[in-house]
Amino acid sequence: MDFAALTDWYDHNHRRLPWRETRDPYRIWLSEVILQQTRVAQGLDYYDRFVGRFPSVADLAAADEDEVLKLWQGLGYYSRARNLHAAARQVVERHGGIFPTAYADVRALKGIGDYTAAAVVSFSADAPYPVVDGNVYRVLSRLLDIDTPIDTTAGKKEFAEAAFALLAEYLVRKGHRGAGLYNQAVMELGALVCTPRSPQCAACPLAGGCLALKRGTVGERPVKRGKTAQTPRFFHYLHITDEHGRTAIRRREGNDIWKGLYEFPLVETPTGAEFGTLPLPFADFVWQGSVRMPKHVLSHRIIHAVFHRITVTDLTALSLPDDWRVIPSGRLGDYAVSRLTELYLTRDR
DNA sequence: TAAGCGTGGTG
DNA sequence: TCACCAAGCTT
Repeated sequence: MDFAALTDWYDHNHRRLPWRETRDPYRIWLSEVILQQTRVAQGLDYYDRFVGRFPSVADLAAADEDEVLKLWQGLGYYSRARNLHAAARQVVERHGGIFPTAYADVRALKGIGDYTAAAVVSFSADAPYPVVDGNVYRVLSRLLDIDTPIDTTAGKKEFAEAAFALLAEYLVRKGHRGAGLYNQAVMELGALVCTPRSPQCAACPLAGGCLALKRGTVGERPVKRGKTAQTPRFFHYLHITDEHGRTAIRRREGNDIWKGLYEFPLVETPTGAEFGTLPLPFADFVWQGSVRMPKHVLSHRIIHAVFHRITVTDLTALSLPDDWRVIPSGRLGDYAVSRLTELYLTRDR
């Protein structure tokens, strides 16, 4: 690999992003978690809000999980927010509130895998660990023309070894400094030049040594095995209100989508169903109508959701399931909700 | 270990 | 419209 061309390209072309203006491992970690499976443009505002609300890892650890989820609302993959909060508490307990920069310590924190650990320690402390993310898979699969599927155990091993070998070679030539810069450069090249579609090979500093470009296989790299099908789910939400301006919500628990978020009481059916067939925990109510939402598409699910509007006299007088919370309707905005529920609450009427 | 986990952008 | 994707991790 032409390392000099790569780092020279990076110096002149990289984006100035807020998490690149610091070597604070806490902020770098925060940005890396936000950016997992997420575009920079989508994560930027969230990063600013998190840094503003939680200037230090101790501030984050001291917060309630619900507040962290509320700040994360709309970003998706909510386990990231729960793990972020849990990891902050681990940092306080294990490291006295000082975010670690030793790879093993970082890797041991909740929600941090091989990629994020390498990113944090190399960007913050220039530690010699190669990052292997989607960008790197793409760059290396083309540079070395590797056709092993990246979403297999064998593929992950092969790419990790290739990444390690390249970083080692770079470090030997550079006097064992600059791992962070090298990692940033490879990733940025993947993000701006070696893109999934229409890669800009003419502008690529590594084009001269790119095996896939020479062989004409750029469009076939990287190889991925397969995608899992999107299966449908049918959600019936009970939007219950009473004469005192109250409504009922509950927190999603268990290993399912939107864990930790709040929503109206839900009845899930195996297929589509009519309101009259749904079981309700009380009998004295008036059905005001139903709102069918557009198909809500997740990565592995398509949710068919209907919000049923129901009125009762006094929610607090009813015998309701233990996990229901009766709250003033005006306080709904205090709770983290899915985009689906947010869309319902903010829809045009 | 393959499947599950969100949302929004793009060609 | 639709497939594919965007700085992955957990179980």
